[in-house]
Amino acid sequence: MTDRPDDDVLGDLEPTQVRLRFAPSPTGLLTVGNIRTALFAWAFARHYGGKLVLRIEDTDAARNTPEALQYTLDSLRWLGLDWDEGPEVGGDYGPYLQSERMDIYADVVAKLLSAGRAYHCYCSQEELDQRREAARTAGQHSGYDGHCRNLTEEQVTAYVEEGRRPVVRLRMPDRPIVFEDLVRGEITFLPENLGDYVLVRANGHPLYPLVNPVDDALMEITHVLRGEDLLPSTPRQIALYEALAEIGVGGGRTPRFGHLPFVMGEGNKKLSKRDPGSGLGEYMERGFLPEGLLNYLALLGWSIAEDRDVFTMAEMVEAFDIRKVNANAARFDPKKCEAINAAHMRLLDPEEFGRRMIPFLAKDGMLPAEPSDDQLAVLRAAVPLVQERMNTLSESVDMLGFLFVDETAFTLDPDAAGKVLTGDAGAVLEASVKALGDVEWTTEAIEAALRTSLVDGLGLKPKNAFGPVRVAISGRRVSPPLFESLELLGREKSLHRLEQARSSLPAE
RNA sequence: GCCCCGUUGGUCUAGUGGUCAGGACGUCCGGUUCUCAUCCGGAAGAUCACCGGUUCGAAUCCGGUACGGGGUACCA
Repeated sequence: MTDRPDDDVLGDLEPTQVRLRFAPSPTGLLTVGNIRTALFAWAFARHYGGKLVLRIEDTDAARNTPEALQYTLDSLRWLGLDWDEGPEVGGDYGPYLQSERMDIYADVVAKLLSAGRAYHCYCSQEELDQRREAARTAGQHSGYDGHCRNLTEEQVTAYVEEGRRPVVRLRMPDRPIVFEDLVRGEITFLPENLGDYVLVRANGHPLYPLVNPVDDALMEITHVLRGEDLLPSTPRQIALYEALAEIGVGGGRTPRFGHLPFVMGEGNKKLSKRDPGSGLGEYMERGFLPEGLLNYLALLGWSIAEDRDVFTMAEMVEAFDIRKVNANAARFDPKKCEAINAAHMRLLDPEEFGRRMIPFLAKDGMLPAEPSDDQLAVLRAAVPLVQERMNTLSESVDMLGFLFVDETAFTLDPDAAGKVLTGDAGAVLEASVKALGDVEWTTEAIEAALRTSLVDGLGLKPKNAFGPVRVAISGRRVSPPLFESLELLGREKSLHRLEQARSSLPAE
């Protein structure tokens, strides 16, 4: 028992008893920061063979929409971060939408109140502000001063008659609260800095500091991984867990916490949903692979080994250890994110690589959503040509569009044409047409014919010889390997484009 | 103001008393080459925030300072 290496993480739990939750508020799109939190919670749960619960914190009705919820679920599915309990999958601890749990909160608050662990506070906003300001200038902490902790019947009656509507506050214990953070170690808060805080608004609306621990307790969550912004409120939540245990709500266990560092953007601020590059949608549209994005995000605060940074999610699950997570904030580096993604692109099975390009080519009208067998054959043949020269899937449009585009819609990039189709390009194209006219249409034969004609015949350097041909048939200065491209394009289209390009050149 | 967290090359990190402080991204140079990539080779880049202490010995332990971040709500 005592020699289990993970005792400081698991305590008396068996690994499979571990229950984590990811609790997004569906106010919009998932950000890379949210995703990193979800990833670590997921990896933690999967590592121990425990459960991951998805709970939706949608108590703020004004900011939540069904669409945003659906988008959140779809996003997690796309990423491959699956959950064992929650929306769309059910579970024994539901409902998993906080908006459907309001009666539960009301019931818990009533119990807290009657047990004396919470009390009504009738202070007005102005009174609070005034006293807070006074405490502050006196160099004291600025939390609630406990004014209404022990009101008499008469005082309460008086307040009620004044028409005051009370909030509900938790009675904080008068002792230090110490806990062992899974990523930061022991953290201590002194009681003088922990004022009684509000659980329920005067209008009856339950607040986050109430519903979050109540749900964690009821759902028997054993480990909480969340952003470091919640660290300062942790002692207050711990006090609530203890109160809940006392009144018999939930499993009676206070979860262990791990506060993850922020993912920072430019400058020194937390990457927010308003920052470009922060939203998952951008990465999906740009054609990042879920495994690539996740791999990069994992690197922000965690590492699998000293000399390794490309790995699969299966490997991450195997190796993940919350104790090895860094406590310091990390800056999101778009370049490295793309580089890690590119590494995963090259690791992909070619068949799979081809499949994943289809939606991107289809989006730009290069291919139908369900390509024909012929189109699939071309795509399959093109994969080896482009797999190692793409960083994201969306680049497939620029890279392969020329193979699929309708002949009438094919155009030359003006910049490429202007720079390459000049001078003796006309002669090069003319010679190319002649050389390819009746050659066997294979990569080898095409290359031989063009080398003989352009390099040997016209005495051009390969670079100058093939440049015009490349622009003529692909429309771009950068393309997959030329001879293979010609073969894939086919004799008819190739010759047609070469002639078109030649005739577009001004007469000498 | 008060409380909490953090600080290793430009960036992400390895590292828990003895290492030439390792790797990756990025950058630069070179090779391969039909473009672009890939791949291969090489280079530059770190007083381990600062000051003091403990120690034969400190990036690693202790204290302080500075700087950065977060919290301090009837937001989440």
